[in-house]
Amino acid sequence: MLTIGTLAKRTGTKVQTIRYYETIGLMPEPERSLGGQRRYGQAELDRLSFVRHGRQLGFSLEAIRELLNLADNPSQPCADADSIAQRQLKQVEDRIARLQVLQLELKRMISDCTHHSVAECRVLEVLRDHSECLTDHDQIGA
Amino acid sequence: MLTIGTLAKRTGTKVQTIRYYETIGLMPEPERSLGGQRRYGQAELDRLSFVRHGRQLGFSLEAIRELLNLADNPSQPCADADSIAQRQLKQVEDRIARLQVLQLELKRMISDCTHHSVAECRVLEVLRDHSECLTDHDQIGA
DNA sequence: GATAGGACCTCCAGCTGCTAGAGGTTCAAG
DNA sequence: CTTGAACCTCTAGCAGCTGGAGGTCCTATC
Repeated sequence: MLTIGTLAKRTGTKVQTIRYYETIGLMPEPERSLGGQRRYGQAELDRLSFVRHGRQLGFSLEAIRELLNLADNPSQPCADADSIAQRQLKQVEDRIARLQVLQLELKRMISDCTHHSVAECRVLEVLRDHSECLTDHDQIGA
Repeated sequence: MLTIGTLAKRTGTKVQTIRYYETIGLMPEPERSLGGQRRYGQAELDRLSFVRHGRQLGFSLEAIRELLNLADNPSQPCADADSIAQRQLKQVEDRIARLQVLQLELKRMISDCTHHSVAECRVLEVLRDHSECLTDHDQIGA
């Protein structure tokens, strides 16, 4: 029987986060000690590892919830799991593409900076003047 | 004199977002019409464009706040602006690197999937088994 | 058996960067 | 003068946690 602290250490999760996963129903309500403290077993350790690994791969908690449902019903076709992963891959690729544009623009900004005074600073100039924008990365966010 | 709606359209910002920027002190409190509606001028349009452009480049609102302060004091050396941009570039490059690892792992996951049943699905298997992890992308998040 | 102090408990607030809705007012065109 | 779009304030919510307050439990050592 593992305490929540041990579970946290083993999975690289914060204690609070585990309790948070419980409140949103991603982790089950575990057994309790006589004094009311949470006690976990192997199943919970596995489940939490799955969740954490999914998060590291950038899956949303909702996507992970779906994947956990699939994992709980192993006789179904795996096309669903596949399509969740595909969706995720596409998002990752989009993000990479957008970040690469930013990278280029930031580099250009920095290398052009004359290092004299703010008045002639390329960094601020580029931000001021939208027309110098390289491309159409017009969405903001993740 | 521009209404908030016009300002919103011109900068590709939502009206609510402009008001939000005002509450957090990123945009100034503008003049008002007799009836109490916000009226903006060129200065505010420029400032908001600066903010939006910064956001598109992935700067946090805090970083943008710093950059705006710099822009307001143009006689200072621009090293500060430069270092903010450098910091941003580094973050962008880190994110790209981590996303590329994920991309690889997701691709591997998907291509290995036998498409039979969930029981033999690589996608779920990979998530279950942390040891198959390629690398040390052990932080979560943007 | 007592005690110390670390780990646990619940509950609530806050973070970033918005976004949406309710319920009401103002503005400008016809 | 009416209509209806655009504006106003205020509040609450999203993801995905994180931190703190104030209190209880557990276990190792004396």
